[in-house]
Amino acid sequence: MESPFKPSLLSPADDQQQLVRKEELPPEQQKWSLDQEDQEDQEVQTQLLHIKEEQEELWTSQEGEQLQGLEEADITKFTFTPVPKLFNCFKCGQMFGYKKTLLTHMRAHAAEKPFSCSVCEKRFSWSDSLQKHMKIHSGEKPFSCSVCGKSFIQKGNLQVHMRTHTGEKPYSCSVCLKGFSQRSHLIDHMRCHTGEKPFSCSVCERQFRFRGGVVRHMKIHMGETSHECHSGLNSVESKDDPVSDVRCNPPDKPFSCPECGKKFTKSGFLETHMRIHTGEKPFSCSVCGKKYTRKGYLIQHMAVHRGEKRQSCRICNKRFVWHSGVELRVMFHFPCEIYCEKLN
DNA sequence: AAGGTGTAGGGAAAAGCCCGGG
DNA sequence: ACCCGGGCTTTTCCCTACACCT
Ligand SMILES: [Zn+2]
Ligand SMILES: [Zn+2]
Ligand SMILES: [Zn+2]
Ligand SMILES: [Zn+2]
Ligand SMILES: [Zn+2]
Repeated sequence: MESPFKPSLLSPADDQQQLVRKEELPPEQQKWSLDQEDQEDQEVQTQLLHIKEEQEELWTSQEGEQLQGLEEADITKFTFTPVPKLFNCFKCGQMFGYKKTLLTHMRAHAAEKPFSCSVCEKRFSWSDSLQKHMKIHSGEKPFSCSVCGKSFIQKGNLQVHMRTHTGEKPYSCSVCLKGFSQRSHLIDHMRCHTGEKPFSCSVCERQFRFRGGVVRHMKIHMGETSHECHSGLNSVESKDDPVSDVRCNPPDKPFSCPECGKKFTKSGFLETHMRIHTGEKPFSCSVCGKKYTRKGYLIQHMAVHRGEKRQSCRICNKRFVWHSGVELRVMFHFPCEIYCEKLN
């Protein structure tokens, strides 16, 4: 059962902080990032792009790399009324319903990341991005906090940081009124209330809860479908009672930290907490030696050495917290579950 | 009581991108 | 691609606290 209410990011209340500053969200705003798996070594071959005026051709295959990861059971078949015109970026495969939108998008990779770092060879689409990047190498951090002295490379990041001192929480949930200091945190939060579908297909406007839902969905616009998916796992997403979780009456917390006074319900929590003060990191990686305060972090870290750079579902790109070392294949299946549910 | 496991909340780094001025 | 800088937004990641279960 779906929840009776439909929380929305855009609250009708006038005093609500505006999440969207401009009048409308252009379709390309919800772009789904292709294959962020290997941004580093993704060597994008430079080709000149020439968008012919009035070019309205459908895409010619080439779906191979960007849809990598969808190979097996997880593609769902269903028919859908075709959308008349597709404007397709031949660079990244993203599709648009209007030529204008595509042209706007094209600016993003006009001449394929022309700026490259002389130190690490990383490439950037924008000169300003490179400028900022260079500060990483130079160590320059021009913006420092007047309260705690912490320094930042980017001014905007300092501004966000300041909210931790001021307590400013410009983004608040229209359902529970909880405030958030960062917009993305509110967006994350909303999904825990219920059925938000913030990602929409740029071609047909169909909406999806996860970014990856759009990725998969795009296959139908390419005339490519495949078989259905069933599996017996319960949807992790279905929280039976999404709102009941508002934290009220805190439990007794007999264990308090001698350093900072923070209180905890269990001695084990205090013990873990104390590592913050002592700097103790008992869990170290046998491969690279990196140390962690908690076992879960180490487990999470080990994925890097298994060659799994991305710690999120390759179908939906949802990031998974796998402190607890859940098996990859389990995680990779759960979004499929949701997806299949949605379809019928 | 203790410890494992999964999730929400929050602090950031880095990059994307728009815009206005020279 | 004019080039640069300011500024805001987005993406991604990391860590902490805690509820729930065994
Ligand atoms: Zn599946
Ligand atoms: Zn593109
Ligand atoms: Zn570099
Ligand atoms: Zn500070
Ligand atoms: Zn809420």
